[in-house]
Amino acid sequence: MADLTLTPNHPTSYQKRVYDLVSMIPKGQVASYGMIASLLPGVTARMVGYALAASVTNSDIHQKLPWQRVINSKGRLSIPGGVERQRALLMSEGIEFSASGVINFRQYRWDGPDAVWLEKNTIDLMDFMTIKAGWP
DNA sequence: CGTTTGACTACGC
DNA sequence: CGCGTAGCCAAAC
Repeated sequence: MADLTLTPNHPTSYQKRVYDLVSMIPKGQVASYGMIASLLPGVTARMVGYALAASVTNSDIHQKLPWQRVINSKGRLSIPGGVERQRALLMSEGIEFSASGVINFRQYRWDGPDAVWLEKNTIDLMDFMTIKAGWP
């Protein structure tokens, strides 16, 4: 099997893990960079942002990835130069912004991946609840 | 190689 | 609220 990590424009293994999880966020819901990272051992919030930024150069992935559903922990958008587009996409999914431009996590926050994903990624329910306790 | 740079975040003031 | 800082770590220099 070819090592895709050696070729630019192909996702490294940690990037694939990020894409896999982000692709599970349903329409009309959002997750923070930190939320995604908290479910992926060895992955930090910065790396989630880095992976999503890198996905832009791969049209195949970027096209089917709901990248717009990942926002920062304050409920704000943080894509340099891409906030307008992201905001439009999220609004078209029914997500509302406060007058100051904040998305209410209590209303739109993703509740996390399903049991199948948790099982496959060896995260038991107890750990999952502990992780979620730290979510915004 | 060492340094800097981020689609980050928690915490202190 | 804003602002600085420390921790984070893959990429890019």
